[in-house]
Amino acid sequence: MSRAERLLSLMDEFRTHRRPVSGTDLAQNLGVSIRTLYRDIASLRALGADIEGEPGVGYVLNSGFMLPPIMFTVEEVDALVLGSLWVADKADRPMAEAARKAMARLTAVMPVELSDRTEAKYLDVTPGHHGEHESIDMAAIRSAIHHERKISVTYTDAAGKASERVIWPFFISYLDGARMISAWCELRESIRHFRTDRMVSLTEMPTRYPRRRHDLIKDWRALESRKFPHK
Amino acid sequence: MSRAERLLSLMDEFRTHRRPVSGTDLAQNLGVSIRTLYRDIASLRALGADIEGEPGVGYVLNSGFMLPPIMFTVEEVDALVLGSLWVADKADRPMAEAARKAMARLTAVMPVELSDRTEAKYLDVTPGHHGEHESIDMAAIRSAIHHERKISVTYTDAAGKASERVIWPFFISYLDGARMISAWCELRESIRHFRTDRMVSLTEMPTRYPRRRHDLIKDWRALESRKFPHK
DNA sequence: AGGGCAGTGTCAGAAAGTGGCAGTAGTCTA
DNA sequence: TAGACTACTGCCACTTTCTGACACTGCCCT
Repeated sequence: MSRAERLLSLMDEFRTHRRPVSGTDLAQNLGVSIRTLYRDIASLRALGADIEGEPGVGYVLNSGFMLPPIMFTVEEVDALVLGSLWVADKADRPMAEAARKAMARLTAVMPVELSDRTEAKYLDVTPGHHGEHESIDMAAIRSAIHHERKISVTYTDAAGKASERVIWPFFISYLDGARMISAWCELRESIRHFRTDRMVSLTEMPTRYPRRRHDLIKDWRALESRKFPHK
Repeated sequence: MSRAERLLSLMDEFRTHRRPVSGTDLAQNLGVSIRTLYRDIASLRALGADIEGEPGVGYVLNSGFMLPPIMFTVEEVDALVLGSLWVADKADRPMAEAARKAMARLTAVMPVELSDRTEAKYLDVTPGHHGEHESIDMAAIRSAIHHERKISVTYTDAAGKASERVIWPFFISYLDGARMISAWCELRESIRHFRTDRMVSLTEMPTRYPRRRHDLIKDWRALESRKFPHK
C-alpha cells in the first residue's frame, strides 16, 4: 500500500467511526506506527481535511472525504461549471451554497489558464424565476431520506388548507424553481408528492420508516411509468 | 518540489506546447533526468492522462489536465451531481455528454458508501421540455469564443426568414431548453442574441475578432443592466 | 542511412518515509 | 487531585522509494 493509498484508507477509517476514535486504534487498523499516523493526519489536514483531535478523547472527522488525483477534460469542467451555475441559481439554499463551495474548491486547484472557464466568464444560466423558497430546511429532508427516517410536516395544499402529515420521504425532484418530495404518506396510505414551498413546518422523527427506500423508489417508478409510459 | 507537484507541473508543461515536445526538453524544464521523465509519464498515464508519444516526434497531451487530491463534503457532491443531471438533461448534446463523463470520473474514485449519491439514486431534475436541439455544433461555438474568432452563420428569425451573418460570439446563455449566443453582429453593427436552434449552419472562420471578448462582455453587461437594472 | 526520438532494465547513491523514543500538554474519571 | 488515556512534536537510526547514469532496443522522418 502506497502512502497515497493509505491516506485515502485513513479517511475511510474515520468515516466508519461515529464516535471519536483514538490514534492508536487507527494506526493499528492501518498497520502503521502511531508516529506515522500523526504524520498522515498532518498531511490530510494540509490537504484540507476537517479533522479534530482532542487529548484524552480521540479524533473526529467533521465532514468530507478525499478524492485522489483525477484527470478531467476542459469540456467536462465546462459541464460541471454549467451545472453548478444552475444549482446555485435554482436549487434550495443549502444546495446552492454547496454548489458555490464545490466550484470554489475546484477553482482553487485548477490551472490558472482555465480560470476563465471555472469562473464562468463566458457562460451562464439565465437568471430566471427562482420560485418560492421553502421555509423548511432541505438538508433535514436529505438527511431523512439518507437515514430512511420519517418526518412530520404541516402541509398546505393549493387551496391553502393545512394538514398534518407523517411521511416517509424517498426522492427529491427538482423542477425549475421548485422542489418536490416523493414520499409515502401515512394519512393517505399511498405515495404522494409534496412541494417543499408548501411545507409550513417540518419535524424530524427518530423513527425509521418500515420499508427500504430502494423498494419505495421501485414502486414509485413502476407507478410513474404506468402513468407516463415514455421512459 | 515533491513528486506529486512535479507531476502536476509536467501536465502544465504539455499544455504550453502546441506541437509535439521532446522528452529531453520536458526533463530539462522540470530539472530532472530523462529517465525520471519517462517514469513520470508512465505514472501520469496510469492516472488516466491521454499522452501520446512517438519516436522521432515527441509527446502530445491529447486532452485534459490533472487535479490534485481534493476534499469535498457530501453536500458539495450532491450539488455537483444535481448540476450534472440538469446539464445532461437540458444542455446541448456535447455538453450533456461531457456532464455524463465528468460524473463517471467522479464516481469511479468516490468511496463506495457514497455511490447512492453519485448515482443520483434519490434525486433528479424533472424530465421536461428538452427544447429543440440545434443542428450546429456547440463545441465549435465554444471554441470560437475561447479563441476569440468570428463565425459565419445562416440564421432564421422567428418568422422563418433566413439571413447570413458574420458574428463575434462572446457568451452563451442557457435557457431552460435552449441556448442563446450573445455576439457582436457585423450586419447589424451591434450586440445581438441568437438562439442556437435557429442557426441553420455555422462556419468557423480563422479571423480573430478585433475586440477582446472581455471588453465585449463588459459592454454587453452594461447594456443589459441598463435594460434590466435588477442586478 | 543517420539523426532524433520514445522506451526499458539495472544498480549505486540520494531522498523520503518510518518507527522508536523522549518529552510536552490536555481531557476525563474515580 | 492523581492517574489513565489521549493528542502532539522533535530527533535520529534504519528502511524504503526514487533518481540519475548507463547500456541497450526500436521507431519516425528526412
